[in-house]
Amino acid sequence: MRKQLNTITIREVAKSLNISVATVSRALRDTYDVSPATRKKVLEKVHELNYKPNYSATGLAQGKTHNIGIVLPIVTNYYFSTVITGIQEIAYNHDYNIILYLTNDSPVKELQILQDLPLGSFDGLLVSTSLGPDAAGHYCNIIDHGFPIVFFDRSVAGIKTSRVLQDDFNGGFEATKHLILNGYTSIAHITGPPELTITQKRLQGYKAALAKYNFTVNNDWIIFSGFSQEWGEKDTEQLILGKNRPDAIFAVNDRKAIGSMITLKKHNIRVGSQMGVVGFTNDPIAMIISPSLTTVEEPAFEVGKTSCELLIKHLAKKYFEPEEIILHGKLQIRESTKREKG
Amino acid sequence: MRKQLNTITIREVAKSLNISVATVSRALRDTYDVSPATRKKVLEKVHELNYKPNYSATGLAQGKTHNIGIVLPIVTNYYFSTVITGIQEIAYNHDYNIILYLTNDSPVKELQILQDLPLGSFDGLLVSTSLGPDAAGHYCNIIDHGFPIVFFDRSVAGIKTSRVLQDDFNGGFEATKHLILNGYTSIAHITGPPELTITQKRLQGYKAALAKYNFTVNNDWIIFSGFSQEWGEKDTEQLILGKNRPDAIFAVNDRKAIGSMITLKKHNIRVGSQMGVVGFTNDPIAMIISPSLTTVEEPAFEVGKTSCELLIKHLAKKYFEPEEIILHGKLQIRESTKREKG
DNA sequence: CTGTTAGCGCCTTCAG
DNA sequence: CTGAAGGCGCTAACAG
Repeated sequence: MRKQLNTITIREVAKSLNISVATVSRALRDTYDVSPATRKKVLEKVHELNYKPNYSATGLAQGKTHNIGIVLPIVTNYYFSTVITGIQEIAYNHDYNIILYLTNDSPVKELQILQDLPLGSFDGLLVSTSLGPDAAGHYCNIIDHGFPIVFFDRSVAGIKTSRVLQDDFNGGFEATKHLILNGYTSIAHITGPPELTITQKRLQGYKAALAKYNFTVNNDWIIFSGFSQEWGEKDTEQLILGKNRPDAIFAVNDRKAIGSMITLKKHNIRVGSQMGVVGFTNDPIAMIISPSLTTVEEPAFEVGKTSCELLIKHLAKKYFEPEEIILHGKLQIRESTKREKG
Repeated sequence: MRKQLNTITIREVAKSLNISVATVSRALRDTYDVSPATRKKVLEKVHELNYKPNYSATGLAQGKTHNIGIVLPIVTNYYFSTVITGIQEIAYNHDYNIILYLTNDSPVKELQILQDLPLGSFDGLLVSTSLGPDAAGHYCNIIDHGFPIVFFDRSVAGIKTSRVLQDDFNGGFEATKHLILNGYTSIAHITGPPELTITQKRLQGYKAALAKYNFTVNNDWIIFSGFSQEWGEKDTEQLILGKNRPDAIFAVNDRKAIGSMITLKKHNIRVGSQMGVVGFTNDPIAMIISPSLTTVEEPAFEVGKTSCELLIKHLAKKYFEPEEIILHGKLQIRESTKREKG
């Protein structure tokens, strides 16, 4: 029952102006008719008293919490932290608070969070999922109640809702094509869990590029695992110890690509000349690491901004028409895919 | 006026059990006397109906919002994103929501955020500041009203409040001492804005180590600027183009140290043998970059957990007794401070 | 254009 | 141990 002394309410403002709280309330929003004179008085007084609205109260009164929940795997990487920065910027400018829930890339944790989520405390949700399509129902329940969700980056397939995605198919295609055109002939793909859309799309792009240039798909060269650097290391270990060693690796993201490079170095396999490596994200580390990493850029900041804008747009209406927005990135060509020593 | 159909309230629960809402409310918290039988009934019904409390309502009723505000410079680096992960974990386990405000490391933006902050919407604040001591007043106002703030990492000096810090002095001391013991004789320090405590403490450690080993402080070798990699590059440029080039650089953080290394490489100065480099943080990139970076570890995750725990402890009481907690990290010795070619 | 009134969902005295 | 009633700060009809 802590009470801030700082508890200037609308009533204080009204009293000191000898008007009703309703008038103050109206003056503060510009939805109703208030005389310009009183509005001016109110605004000045509000400023003078340093009045701040109590979101719990407005939330109760108008069923609008000013809160946007964000459910995402982790924040400790370039991609997601940049997305959040984009989200935060838009949210802040629109007087929304963003509330973070981290699933730690664990489906179990994500389900638990969804289960516990006090939906009444949010106006909408921004989510990047770790769940496969079999878990679609959990999100459907929420959406069917008219609660707006915008998925970003990693979405659940088969749900009628809004999404902001990268062009994963095309990214996978371009990455693989680039390797082929640079003369690599046996290209492996180390990727994420098979049930995720993002995994599937990038894989499809990879396969499409192989097909286009008349390479056959070798399933031993496609490894599904997790998204972390450690998995990148393990997957690469498996590839180079296998009987049929590829000469290039397309990793589903930069973290795994970095893991690859670390393992390759450990085995004295020269990145680029002996083994091409391509990542996905364009994490700044791609430029710092040596050799520098060729990678498909992802417009992380834009993804954040766009998804938040879309959600806020939905929030303004009673019912929302799902939209799907696909943002494009460009292949950044660097040293890790140079066959000749530069 | 969007209303979730999912609007199971305490009243629904009460009605379907033929008891009063007051009883349900009491059963849900264990503060009042309720018969074990009714409590059990209530809990079961709550589960069955999937009732979730409305934080706006509880917030209004008990002046407790379940929200913790976090004000910090950026999230797009290892340190802060890891701190947030720590904070989130504790907050989640205690049913607190965390709400992010990013200052972008800009004092102007931070002041604006503080100014606009709807304090009534938070139970407490976790902050890592970009402001110098002259801005202490802004935080004092808040704290004097009994509003609990815990500073982490970067605190404002001269305020009576809680802090969770790293041992910056000692870190600076150990880093510099390590360089000296490895035979470097002219050690520069590239650091942050001079008005920040974190800058001052690390600088003091640096100076103390120099003094202890009878080196004189050369002010040309101390450069104050920003915390980013770009500043690291610029500062290093300035150092190596100066008339009196040092043979080692202690950077206030890893990002600047990386910037240093990039500039050194560009100028064909060998990191380690020709120029020692030490960072501060132990960003994972320190192990990935080549040569690997010697750095003072910061217990980022612990800092996050500890500050959140401390804040929640404060929240439980009516008045809080400020506490200062200092966490320790260890120097991680790697290649960037090896004089001889390894 | 402005005041009065009721109520959002929940908590907390106060009776019983 | 439980129910009734008032109120947290604000908004939204409804009068006037």
